[in-house]
Amino acid sequence: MIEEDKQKEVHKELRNYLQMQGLKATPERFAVLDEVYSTNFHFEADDILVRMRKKKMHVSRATIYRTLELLENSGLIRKAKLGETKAYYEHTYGRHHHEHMKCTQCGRVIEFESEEIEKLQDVICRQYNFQMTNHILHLFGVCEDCQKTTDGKAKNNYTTELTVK
Amino acid sequence: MIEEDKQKEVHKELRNYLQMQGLKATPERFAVLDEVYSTNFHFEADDILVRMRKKKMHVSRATIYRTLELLENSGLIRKAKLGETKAYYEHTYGRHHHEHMKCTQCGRVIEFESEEIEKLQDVICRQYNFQMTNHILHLFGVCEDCQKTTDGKAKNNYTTELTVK
DNA sequence: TTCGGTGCAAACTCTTTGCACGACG
DNA sequence: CGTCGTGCAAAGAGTTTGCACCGAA
Repeated sequence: MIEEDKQKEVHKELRNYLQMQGLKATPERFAVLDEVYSTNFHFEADDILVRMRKKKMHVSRATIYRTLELLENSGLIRKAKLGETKAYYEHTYGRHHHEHMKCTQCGRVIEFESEEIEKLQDVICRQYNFQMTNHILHLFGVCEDCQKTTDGKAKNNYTTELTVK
Repeated sequence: MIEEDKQKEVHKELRNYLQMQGLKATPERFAVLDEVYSTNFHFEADDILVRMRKKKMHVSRATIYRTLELLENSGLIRKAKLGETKAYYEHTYGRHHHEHMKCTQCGRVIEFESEEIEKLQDVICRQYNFQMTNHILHLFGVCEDCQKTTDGKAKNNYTTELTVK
């Protein structure tokens, strides 16, 4: 469950953004926002739908897609494709930018940060006079656990959601 | 047009791979390979289809998708999504690994290399005992040209194919 | 001769859109 | 009350798949 003060902060940010853009503050938008911020995991559009359905909250799939786009524009979430067709998201409030390491065997996603890499990116952008707004770094390979097993596949199949800090 | 000696080399690589895997060497597979290696640009599955149709070569869309997957497994091409839904590919033979900088205004893609970043990635992988097989680094932002124009959009609309070294 | 490969069309998955109705400002 | 947002269902885009036929080994 999302902590109350964080929820308030995030609501305020969205409210400001909507006002600034002349958009309406609808219950659906805040409901999606709350759901997005209820975990620290990566999620996809459909996860939000499923989680909301479980709580008997009715927001259509279309609205979820539209709201996720809005939240991305507002900077409250970030899109991060992990090589698949689907889009993955993660929220940004109170989190550093981080990179992803994905195990191609078990699907596990490990997050890591690297100031040094970020600095080097800035240097490169200056060289090309490129105004960077976002970046994605994904490393693909085989995780520690999967290397240990005989068939090269860890027992725990993480699919997509586990995030290790 | 693809240089003859390079073409021979690449054919040999594919032939070896097919033999090793017990797969068949079909004309379709080599035709797709040649098309893939006929430019140094990023391309998507449909580009290959269109280019082959222009040359009156008949390979079905299904076979192109299946062959691209095969070529990826063989290591002759690399998949590199640039934030969109579609998959982009680029061939690898005789090219260093490089990263991408994508302009969100005009779609231009700039390639760059950074040994320092690659070294840092290796360090991180060692820390996590992660066996990296591939990586993708994409920087998103506004390119030099687009920053100059009043509407923030360069005249030349590159869509997806131009690659600058 | 025998599987694996191909072409075709249909199916699938994820995402976007048109339209009529509803509700925020 | 006007307009923007929503829900629904249908359309789109990209990719995958089932099946019958074909051809490399």
